[in-house]
Amino acid sequence: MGISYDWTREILTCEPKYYKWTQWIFLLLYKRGLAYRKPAYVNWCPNCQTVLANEQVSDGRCWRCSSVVVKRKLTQWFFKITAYAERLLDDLKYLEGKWPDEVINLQRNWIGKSEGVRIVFKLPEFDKQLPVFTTRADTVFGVTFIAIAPEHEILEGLPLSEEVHQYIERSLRISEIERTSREREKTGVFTGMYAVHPFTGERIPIYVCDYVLATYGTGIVMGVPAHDQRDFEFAKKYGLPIKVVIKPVDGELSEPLDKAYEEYGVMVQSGKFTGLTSEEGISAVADELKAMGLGGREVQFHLRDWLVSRQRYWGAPIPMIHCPRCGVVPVPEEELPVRLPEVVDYAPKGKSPLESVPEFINTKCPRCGGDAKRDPDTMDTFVDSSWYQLRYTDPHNDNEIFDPNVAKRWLPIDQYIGGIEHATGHLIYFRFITKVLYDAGISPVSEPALRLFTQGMILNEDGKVMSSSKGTAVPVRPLVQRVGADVARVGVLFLGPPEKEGIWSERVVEGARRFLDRVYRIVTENLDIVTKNVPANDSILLRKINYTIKKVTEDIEHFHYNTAIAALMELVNEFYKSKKDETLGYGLYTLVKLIAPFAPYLAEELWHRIGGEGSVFHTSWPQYDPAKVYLPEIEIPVQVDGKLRARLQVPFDVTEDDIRKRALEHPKIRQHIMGKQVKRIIVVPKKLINIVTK
RNA sequence: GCCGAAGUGGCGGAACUGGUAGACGCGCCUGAUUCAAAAUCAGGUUCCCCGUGAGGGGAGUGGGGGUUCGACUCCCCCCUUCGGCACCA
Repeated sequence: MGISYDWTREILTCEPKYYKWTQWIFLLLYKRGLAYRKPAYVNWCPNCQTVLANEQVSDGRCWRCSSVVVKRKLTQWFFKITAYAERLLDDLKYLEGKWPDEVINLQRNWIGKSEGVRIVFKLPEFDKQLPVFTTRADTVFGVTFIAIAPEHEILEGLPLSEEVHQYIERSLRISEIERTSREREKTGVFTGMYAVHPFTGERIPIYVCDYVLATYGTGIVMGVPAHDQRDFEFAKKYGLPIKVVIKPVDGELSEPLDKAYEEYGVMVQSGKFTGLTSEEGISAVADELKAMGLGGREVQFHLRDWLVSRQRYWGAPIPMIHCPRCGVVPVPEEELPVRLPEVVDYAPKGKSPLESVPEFINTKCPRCGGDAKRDPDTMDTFVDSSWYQLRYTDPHNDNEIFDPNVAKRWLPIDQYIGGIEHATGHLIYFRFITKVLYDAGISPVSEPALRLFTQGMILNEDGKVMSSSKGTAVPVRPLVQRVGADVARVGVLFLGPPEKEGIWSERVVEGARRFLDRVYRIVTENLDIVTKNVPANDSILLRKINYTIKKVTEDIEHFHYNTAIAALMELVNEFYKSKKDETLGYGLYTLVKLIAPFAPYLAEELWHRIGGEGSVFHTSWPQYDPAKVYLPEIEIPVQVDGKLRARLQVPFDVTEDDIRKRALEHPKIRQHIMGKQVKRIIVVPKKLINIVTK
């Protein structure tokens, strides 16, 4: 397709000389308390036989193979991206207007900041506390039950009946899709225990409920059936009381409720808070809780920590050693890279392939020197690509991750291009790791890319995503062999705006081919007049040439390739109508340069045919005379009462009075305003004139 | 449910901060060239009505309102399609 890369800067993230530094970054995060290991219920793809990060599960399915993801309790490595949630959100302000709004929006939603209140319910018999997070602290007097997520670790320290154990087990077995399906009835089981309400001292029954997420907030929720639809449904099913504590500002609620009243209102039956509005109540309750030492204001994010362990062979080994005496010990920096062994059997078996390679897994503890084992997992490959922009600045440096002076010159990335599908995955990781490296004084910038452009996908003729494995792709090689790279390029670019998806059609090939043929013919048939000299005299054609230079230059800057090509087509159409003079000669010379980004092979060929030296890509881009861009005579539409009635040919610099006079004298206009009274005349310079009658 | 984007000829799509809607291309129609065809070249092509014709009139950017001399563009309501999130308390 004629794509130019600087191959001298090629990097391969799977080579030890690259992943050495990926491991180095892992150790850096570990040192900074941003890499940690914890047992958790994690996303497990049964087909890929590996765990997945939150961002890599969509609709409960694996991003790679679309299998339904299940939960597994495993001890895994996480990057504490949530510690950067606030900054990742805040710094989006530096990207506004430079990144697509859509991407900024997606990130904002994904990070999902939510301001609320932490409320602690005590469990005195067991000397435990049940903290909950709520955005509606004003409804705290309406709590009639407490709901704990089935996988919550606090349950492990509580005496649970057989029934509760069975319920928990059942909840964990069903898939995420099933469990979070809206249609499914909420279920739960009473634990037989009660918590103490912080304000009323009432005994509140504790349930384990599968509609509570363990990974959000505290994993425990206060149930307020009157003011939360989910709690309402649950209370109905289990016969729990529904206690109204908020009423509309200007009215009453008719009880019994048939659904939860979720709007803001005024607090009722709420002790000393009664009479406050919801807004007032939320902050009053928060203040009071803080004073009591039972909670206070809190911020929660939807963003979860980034699970980076993978049970795959491909990826950088996690540079950690498990020692029976010293625990988890980082591999000393000077021992990096921890190399992947040559493994015969890559097939996923539910545990890391590295685990069954004794010469890899068995090692010595760097601290005590005794027998120890390496971490068998590899890192998510998204870790590799979250810092590659830094390595590209200095790709062959064997002594350090990169030369900071060199990186300073290159970064941030002026223009980053990628698909929208990376909005909440790579593009968040990428920003996160860059910030961590910035904080550590390593990256010269805290935002990796100043401008982002997200290109749309080209769909096949059925409007489907192209997939070579499914055989629904239009293979590039045969296409290029048949029509040539230039035609293929112009065809795709002319399809439509590149940020939107486009449907591939054989038809676009026809237009592109015809256009490039016309370019070739007009240039080669007029080789004798081609000149690089700007003609001394002015002409309409010269202005058209200048206009096209301006248009194409600006369009390229804004990724409007389709309209840039359209402008070139117009120019070529003009050339075919022109007489063969030095202006055309200059136009053809200019055309060869303007067409080069779109049809590089043709441009290079024509450049030599017109006697150019070296490569057209080493010449300067055409310049235009701003004084000779617009036509000396322009057409001005004349409207009567907003309806187009005539067109006037006037000089470009016509005065307002003159144009007014000419319009009123025009026979067709006189016909239309005959018998009417002219109320106003609106003249928009160089645009139009509108005569308003009574 | 929440957040976001988009609806323009037969088709892909143009239209800058409100100012000639349909650039450019595909397709189609007519003509030239040709023994014929392909290719190429020239012209036409939003829809409806009147006119043999030059031409004239009307409607029109998903639907309905509004602001304005003037709306594809701005505001309100609705419909449809697509994308993201989705029991986030």
